[in-house]
Amino acid sequence: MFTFAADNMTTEDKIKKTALTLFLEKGFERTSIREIARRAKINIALLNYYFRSKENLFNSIFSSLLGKYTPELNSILSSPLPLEEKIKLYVEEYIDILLKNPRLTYFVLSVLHRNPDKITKMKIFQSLYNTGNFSTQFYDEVRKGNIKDVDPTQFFINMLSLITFPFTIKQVIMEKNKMSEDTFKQFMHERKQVITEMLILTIKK
Amino acid sequence: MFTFAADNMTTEDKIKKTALTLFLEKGFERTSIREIARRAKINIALLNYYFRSKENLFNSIFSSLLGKYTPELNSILSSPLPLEEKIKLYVEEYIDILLKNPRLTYFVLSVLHRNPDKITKMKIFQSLYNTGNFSTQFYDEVRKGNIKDVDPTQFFINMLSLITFPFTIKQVIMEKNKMSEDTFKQFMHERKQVITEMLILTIKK
DNA sequence: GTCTATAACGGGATAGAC
DNA sequence: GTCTATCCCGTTATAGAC
Repeated sequence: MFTFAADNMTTEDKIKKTALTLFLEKGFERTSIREIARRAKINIALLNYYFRSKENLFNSIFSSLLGKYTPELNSILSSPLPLEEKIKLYVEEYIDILLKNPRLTYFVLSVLHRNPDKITKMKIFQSLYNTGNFSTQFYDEVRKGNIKDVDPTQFFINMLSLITFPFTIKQVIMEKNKMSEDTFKQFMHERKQVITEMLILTIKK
Repeated sequence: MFTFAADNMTTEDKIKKTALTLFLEKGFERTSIREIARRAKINIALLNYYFRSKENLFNSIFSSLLGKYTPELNSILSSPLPLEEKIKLYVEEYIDILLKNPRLTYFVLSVLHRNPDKITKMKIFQSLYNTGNFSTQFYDEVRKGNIKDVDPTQFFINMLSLITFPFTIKQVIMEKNKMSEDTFKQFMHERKQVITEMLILTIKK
């Protein structure tokens, strides 16, 4: 039985690291705290000493995970760059993040569907779908006549869909197109340009 | 406690109908056969008499559900229609299906992630991502010089992403844009045209 | 086919010693 | 902080009567 955590980590970090791997791999329900404890080489009592409950442990992990990536993405969206530049950077950065964490999208979706009510309460979701400055800029460009009159909401959802969805069906894509892990990565790298061009095409006059 | 099934249905159908509603709403793991039995007004033993196990019940439901919708979609893709017409019809039909079953996309994704290995074995998945004839036609049009030289795989994934992904984050979209159920439906109807135009734009010379 | 009762197990959480 | 032992619960599944 191999473990995910090095021995020189603090107990708390060992638990979090092990739990994250298992949650990503098997989802919340199918991951038992017994297995987390076993793999982290501690016992259940200790896990509950640090996190009080499985749910708590999960929330703690979930927040740190998203907190790690959303700031970069949001800083792109709220930067003073021109629209096209922004789109290009956002697509590239987002895909790079997901290439490093292919299960992240489904992970977030599963949280969304497990806690359909808590969405508003969880601040972290706000940052995942943050169009504030972007929409304003979009409207400005439309008003100035620089781009086509496209609904920013539709546009933003197009962008999100094109970037993230392929990762949720990664297995199917690989299977159907006989791709290896490396081929899939290559495919997603090529996709950066495909998506960017596509998005810009829809707004260019 | 209300139930999902009418009294004049056969016991087997009552179970399937009730189970489907619960699986869609709460997912496989969080749905207990106790609750299915309670809502279907039968007892657990009877459920296991008909389906032998929860897993079995699920598979049975899953196959019937997908079998209900995939034929229409595939018949569009393999029809002798011109490419643009095909795309338009596919987008419209798919969105209409998902408007009637908003949870369907996530449902399929959850199966995908719960049984990452079984994908190939389950024939039903084949039909969900079936590009056979479509890809051929696509290549033909490229060869004839009628459309741009675009990778059919990228194109098909674009199409799938744009159609299905919004339904997996329906709650977030509604929340963020202060939409009601009806507004969301309206939004998705408008989306048919948005997506179709977008896709055609990317291949038109 | 349908029921009651119960087996057999695994889950999360906690008490209390060290 | 860390452990062992245990509680209590819900889960799926089955045996056996009707």
